[in-house]
Amino acid sequence: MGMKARTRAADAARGRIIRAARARFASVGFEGASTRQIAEDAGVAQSLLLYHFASKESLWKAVMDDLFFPARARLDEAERASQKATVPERLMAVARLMVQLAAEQPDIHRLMTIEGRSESGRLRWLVERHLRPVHEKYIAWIRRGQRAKLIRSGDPVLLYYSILAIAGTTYSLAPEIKLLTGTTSPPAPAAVEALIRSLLHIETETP
Amino acid sequence: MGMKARTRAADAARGRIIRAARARFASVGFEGASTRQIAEDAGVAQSLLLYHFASKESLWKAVMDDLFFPARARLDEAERASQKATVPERLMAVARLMVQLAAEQPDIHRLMTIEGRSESGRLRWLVERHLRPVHEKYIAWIRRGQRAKLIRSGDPVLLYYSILAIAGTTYSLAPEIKLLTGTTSPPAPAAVEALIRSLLHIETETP
DNA sequence: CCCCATCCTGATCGAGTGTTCAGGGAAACA
DNA sequence: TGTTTCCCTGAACACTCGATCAGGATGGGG
Repeated sequence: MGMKARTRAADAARGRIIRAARARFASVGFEGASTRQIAEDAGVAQSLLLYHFASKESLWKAVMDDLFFPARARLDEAERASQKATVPERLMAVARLMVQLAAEQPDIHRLMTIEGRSESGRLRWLVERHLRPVHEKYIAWIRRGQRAKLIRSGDPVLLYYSILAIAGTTYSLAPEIKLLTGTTSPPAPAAVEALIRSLLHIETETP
Repeated sequence: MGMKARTRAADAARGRIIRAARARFASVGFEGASTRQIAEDAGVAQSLLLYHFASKESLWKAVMDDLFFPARARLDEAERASQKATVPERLMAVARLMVQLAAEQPDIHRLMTIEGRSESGRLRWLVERHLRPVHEKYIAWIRRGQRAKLIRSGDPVLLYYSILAIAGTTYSLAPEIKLLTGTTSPPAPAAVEALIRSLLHIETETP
C-alpha cells in the first residue's frame, strides 16, 4: 500500500501554513490569531489547516517544534565548536548565536515572550519540551564561570534572562523602534554581543 | 443641573473594569482579550463596560493612560530629584525607577512589549502619546553621557532598549521563570539595577 | 489500466465576539 | 416631593471563531 503519496505539494502547503501561523502567533498571540486568517495568508482553505494539524493548538505546537528544534541543533553545534575554549568564551559563543537567531528570525523571541507572561498549558508544554533543557544547561555554565571568578556575580537566572532580553528585544520590537526613530535597519549582532559581554564582565580578547 | 452624580460607586466600578482589562490585555493581548471576560473579572455586566468606555479600543487606551500618566509623573519627579547629579547618575536614577515600576506592575512592561511587535493603529497611538516623549529625552541623555565619555559608546537606541529589556523582562516573564525554577520571588530591583550599571559602564560610587 | 490512499475544498455547526438599544432603578438637584 | 441626570442591566444584533463532515480532485502503486 502506498503511504506518503504526493508528498511534494502537500509538504509545501504544510510549510506555508506553518510559516503563516508563526507570523500570526508571534504578532497577536495564540488567542488573537485566527485559523481563517492564517489559512488566507498561506493561500489555502481553512479546513486544510485542520486536516494537517488536527487543532489550532497542535498547529501552535508544530510551529514551536519547527522553530526550536533547528535552533537547538545550531546551539549544540556552537557548543561543540567551542569545546576547547574557557567557560565564559563558550557562553559568549552561545550568546552570539542567540543574538544571531533573534536577528534572523525575530519571531522566535516574540513567541517565547508572548507565552511566558501567563501560566497556561501551552507554556507548560513549551517549558518542558524546549526551554528547560536549554536554560538549565546554560545557567549551570554561568554558575561555573562565577565560581572561577570569570563571570560577574549575581543570580544566575537573572543573568541568563538578561542575556536573552538583550539578545532579542531590539529585534522583537523592530516595528515600535521603526515608528519611533524611522530607522529601518536593526542593530548589528556584533553590537548586541558587545553589550552582553559588558553585562557579564567578560573581558574582550584583543588579538 | 447636576453633573457628576453618584461618582463614588461609579468610579469604583470604572476602576475595577480598568484593572481587570489591564490584566487581560497584558496576558493575552488586545485581540485575545474579550470584553465579556473582563466584565466578569470586574464583577459587572458586559454592557456597563461599553457604557463607560464606548468601545474596546477606547478601554484599551484608558488602560494605557491609567498606567503611563502616573508612571511618567514619577519619572519627572526622579528627574527633578537628581537635577544636580551627573548625567550618568541621573540616567541611573531614571533606570532605577523603571526597574521599580516593572517590579511593582509587571503589566506595564508586558503591555509595551505586546504592542510593539506589530505595526497597528494602537501602536502608533501609544508611540505618539506616551513613548516618544519619554524615549527621545533619555536617548538624548545617553548621547550626552557618551560625548562626555561617561557612558559606553554604541547605538543609543540599542542601549536604551537594552536598559528597558533588562529592567522588565524578569518581572514580565515571572510565570515562565516560576515554572522553570520553582522560584516564586522575583529578583530584587537593586540586583537588576547593578546589571544596567555594568551595561552602561557606569562606575559604582563607593561612599 | 484501475484503484485507493492522500490532499483539498465548501458548507455548516454551536459557541463566542464587539456593539447597540430599550428600559429599570437610584442618587442628586429643584 | 417630584424630576432629571446618571448608572447599570438583559436581550438582541450581525459577525467571526474553531471544529466537523461529506464529497470532489489528484496522482502514485498495483
